[in-house]
Amino acid sequence: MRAAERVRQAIEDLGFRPQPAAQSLKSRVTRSVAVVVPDITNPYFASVVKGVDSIARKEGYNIFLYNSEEDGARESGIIADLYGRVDGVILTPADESPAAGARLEAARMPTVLLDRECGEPERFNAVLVDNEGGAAQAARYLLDLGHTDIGVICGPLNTTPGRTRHDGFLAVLEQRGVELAPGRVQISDFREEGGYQTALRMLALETPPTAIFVANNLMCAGVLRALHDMRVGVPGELSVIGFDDLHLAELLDPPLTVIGRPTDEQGALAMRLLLNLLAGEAARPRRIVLDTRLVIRESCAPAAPRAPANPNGTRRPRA
Amino acid sequence: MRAAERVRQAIEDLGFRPQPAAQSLKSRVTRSVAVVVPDITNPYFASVVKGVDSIARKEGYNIFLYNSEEDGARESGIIADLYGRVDGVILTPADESPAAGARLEAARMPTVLLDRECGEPERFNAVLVDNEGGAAQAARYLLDLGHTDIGVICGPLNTTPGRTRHDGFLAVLEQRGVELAPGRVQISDFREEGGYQTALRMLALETPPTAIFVANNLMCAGVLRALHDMRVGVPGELSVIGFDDLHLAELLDPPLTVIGRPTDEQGALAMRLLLNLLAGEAARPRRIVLDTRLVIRESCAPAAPRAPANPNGTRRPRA
DNA sequence: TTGAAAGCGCTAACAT
DNA sequence: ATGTTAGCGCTTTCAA
Repeated sequence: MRAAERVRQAIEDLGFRPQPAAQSLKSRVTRSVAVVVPDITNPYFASVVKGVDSIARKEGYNIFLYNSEEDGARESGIIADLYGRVDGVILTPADESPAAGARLEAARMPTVLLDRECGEPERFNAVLVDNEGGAAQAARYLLDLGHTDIGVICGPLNTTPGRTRHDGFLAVLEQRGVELAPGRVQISDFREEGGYQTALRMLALETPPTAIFVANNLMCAGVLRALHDMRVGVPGELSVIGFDDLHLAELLDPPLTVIGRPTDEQGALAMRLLLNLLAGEAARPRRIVLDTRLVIRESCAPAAPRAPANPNGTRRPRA
Repeated sequence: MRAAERVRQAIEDLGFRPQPAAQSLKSRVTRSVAVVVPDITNPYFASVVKGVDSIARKEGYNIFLYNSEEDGARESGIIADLYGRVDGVILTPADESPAAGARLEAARMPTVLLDRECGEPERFNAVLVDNEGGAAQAARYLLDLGHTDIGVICGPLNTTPGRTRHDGFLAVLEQRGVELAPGRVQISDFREEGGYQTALRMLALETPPTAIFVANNLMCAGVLRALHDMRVGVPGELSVIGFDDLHLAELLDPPLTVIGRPTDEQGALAMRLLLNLLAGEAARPRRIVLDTRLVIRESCAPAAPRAPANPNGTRRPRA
């Protein structure tokens, strides 16, 4: 075994570095994975990416990062570009369209869906959270506080979290026999500006709701900004609960009550799952679903008893 | 030129996709760049990365993302791994040590430094902000408010922003003849927990300062959390000014006054600069320095006139 | 205009 | 234990 030593020495002396391109060409393996998220600027995804990175690094994998900007077309382009460049992909699809699923299957590479599904759910590995359960927690919390006139600001219904949070929330209302007046359920776009505009619209209703559930963090930031701009007191005039923790949520005015969930753990889990796939575990797709938790802070107050009829339609101060 | 058409057709029909590894092996070009940041979870870096991505994508470049975790050793490993994998690198060095610079030069690939410098500044392309100027703005603002007993929570002095913000701030104090009592200047680590602990330590001083300048966003979040936990009123008891905007700064309690600066523009600029290098512009290294701006919100109040001596050393309520 | 072939740097299989 | 060689899939040069 003296040869091995001599080789090591020569590598050292000559500063030899193997060339990844040549290695890949020969071995058909890149030791790289792609992570495709809608927006790295969303703290949730930043955290997820960090979780992915922590595992990837440990295993010697490199990460290609892509922003789809919540745009299916852009996402298609990205997936197409991935061919031959990575061993696998962790993807948060921009929408649930079967097209997205088809494109992925066409790319024929190990894939783990993260936070959202697409195509036929049973065909993909995925790491998700219990959105329905989380939204239901929020609904029950608001109901238990006495609110019956609740606004719901949803994400796009053609995304998994958009649809399931919507469904989970409304299911509880229905189950408890609470019916929402028109204009109470608004579909927005998971973006801050969307939340802002939607909140404005909701405030302009003849009698605004007494509480709002906002289905993600960015929209919730927009809602908060709108309420701030319109000088609506939270939770005095309006209770607010968000989905996804915001980094400084506890320092906000008031500290924000939210449905929280694991973030970097989700990323780490996704990477581990992908690693298994790469190791050739051809088992049938796994769906891992993580639990949410209700983080009670101070943005929700008990509903003041409401007059059964409000003759002149003006708001009355509450709580 | 009928051949060209026939080829296109065949590509289409056979679903032919060139193999990046083979292309790279032959052409010695990867159409990939690395972005190495201390922490993608820091909203500042997330935004920077998004800026890089916006340009990269447009030019058909792919981005490898790496987290150095503010750790020079880890950063070394990353840089070493980059060999042959990317055409260039955009890097925020973990520290300013010449070692980091040497490693980069050894890697011998087009490099753009972002936000921080290392090695001999004149040898690298860099996109920076005017940290000294920004810190000076903060100092002047606090001084003009009447504060003379000011706490300074700095980042590591072996990083560019850590050192220059420290220097810029103290230079103004000196220039105005303000001398700081012992314990007023604390070195921390740019992390939230570090800010938290440092703030606690500062509050424990016999007579805490009347205002604090915090040299980055994460530490500032920690400071705010500490003040919140200790029930210290801002700006009633203590004025706070941060460096780097926080996403929800205006919704905080109170809205936070900060030194702001461009973020995604900084990333976009860095990528454009790198693109120039890759295009073979062998011009001598360029340093681009962007301006900061003072964003006045509500976390700083005028200093109450202070009794020249404070016999029993207890705090008096202010403003 | 079209076709043939060399070679990028590595790995793995084979022969010595 | 050591040395030789074919070939991964592409680009580019040179020949026809």
